[in-house]
Amino acid sequence: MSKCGQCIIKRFNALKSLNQEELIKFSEHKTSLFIKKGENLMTEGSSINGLYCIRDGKGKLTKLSTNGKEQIIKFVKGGDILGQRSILSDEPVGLNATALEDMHVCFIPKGDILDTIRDNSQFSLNIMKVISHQLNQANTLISQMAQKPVKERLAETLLNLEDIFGVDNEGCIDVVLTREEIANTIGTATESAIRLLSNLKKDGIIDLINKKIKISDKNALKNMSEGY
Amino acid sequence: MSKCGQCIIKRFNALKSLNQEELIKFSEHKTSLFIKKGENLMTEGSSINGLYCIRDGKGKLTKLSTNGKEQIIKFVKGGDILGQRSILSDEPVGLNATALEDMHVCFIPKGDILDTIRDNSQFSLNIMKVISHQLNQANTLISQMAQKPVKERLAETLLNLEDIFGVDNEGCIDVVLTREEIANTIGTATESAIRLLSNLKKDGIIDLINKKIKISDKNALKNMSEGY
DNA sequence: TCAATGTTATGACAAATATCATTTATTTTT
DNA sequence: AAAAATAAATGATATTTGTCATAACATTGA
Repeated sequence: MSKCGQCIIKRFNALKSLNQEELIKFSEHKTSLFIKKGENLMTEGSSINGLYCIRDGKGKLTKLSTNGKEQIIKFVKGGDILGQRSILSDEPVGLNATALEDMHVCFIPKGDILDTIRDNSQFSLNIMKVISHQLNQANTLISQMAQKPVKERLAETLLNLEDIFGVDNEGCIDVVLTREEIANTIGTATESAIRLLSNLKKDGIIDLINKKIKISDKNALKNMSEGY
Repeated sequence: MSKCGQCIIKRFNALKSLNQEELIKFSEHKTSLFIKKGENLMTEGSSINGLYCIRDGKGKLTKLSTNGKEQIIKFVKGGDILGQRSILSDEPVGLNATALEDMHVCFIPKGDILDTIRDNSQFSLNIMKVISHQLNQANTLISQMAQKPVKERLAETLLNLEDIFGVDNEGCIDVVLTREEIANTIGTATESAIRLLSNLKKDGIIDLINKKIKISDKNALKNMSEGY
């Protein structure tokens, strides 16, 4: 099994402040997981006894609302860590994490994480930074969901997706989502999402290539996301 | 000026893990503020160099959306702390904090907070717990805003308000909000909020006494908030 | 006390969005 | 390759929600 000390991923997230000794401990205790597309890494309401660190692959974090609809709260990819919120607040997991494509993930036991938080204040601060940033993003999203009409939320979401996943060599947003998943991200009916995407294509603002979306007029989308 | 060591508030929030020495340091460096109803304690986009601890009074945390509408993200009251997210992530303040009634607030400089996070791992964990819990709440709110119709969000909000602020001796939710503020909480037009409240009153589910709201049929509201 | 201002309320209508039905396209399985 | 299953697209229509106009009521301050 590979060593955490050599893992490229650890340079990009909260784990970057770990010292040699801590990395060795993590390496020895960690387990590697392979999650197939569509499978769940975490399940809402369950408890978790460690931290997941995504090596590669893409995923969605969702919540089931009381009316049975899935809401996508956040997208994740290589370098992201999962489970820290639940570990720290000692609450059950709040979100489902589902693979959008095959994923490689490492699992580090809770004990090691909590020990390190106690001993390494820089690591502790980095974890806080991650959560604080996520809280800020979440607050922004609340406001957008509550105040913006569906069209603006779609525009916003497309821009977000390009930011998060980048583009492939054809210039398409590098993630494959169903229309239903897009609808569940912006909080609307699948048919509405389909219609709005069709309109965007008709207006030459986006292009639909295979199962992917290419943003051809980013400015127009930006304006649209702000209601102009 | 009063001492942090004697402050009743500190027993109820993350500050409870402070030791004697830390409390004295906080006491010596803290300043006390009086915020009049309607005034701002923090402003979105500004930077902040300390932590606010609410001694008493009630407030709202809001965000201005790009279309110029105010979204209420969260309500706060005595015992709550403000500013930790911004301090920790080193990002500007994300929300406006406005007094709903006169408030007494203490301000503790950032340096003291960061020192204590470094030295007192229990304090550090408590702060993380607070933020983690808030993140979980925020995620829930995203899902509700995106998936639930206005009527359900109103029901949910009324129940929340009673949870947060309790009831006065007449059984009314112990906070005074304008219809506009209620609308800005659930993300709808003021007129819509007014209409829905009128309907709830007509159906005997709530009572409107002076400027306050009394929940007379909590079960009906619970069902309504879940779409039944 | 009475303007002046702001808040709450209500109706009429318009716009946004959801739902249902159906068709077409795409993917998966046999 | 055909059949079956799933996903995407589109039209028709119902429902929800927002907007605008106006009125009633309440609060504030001169």
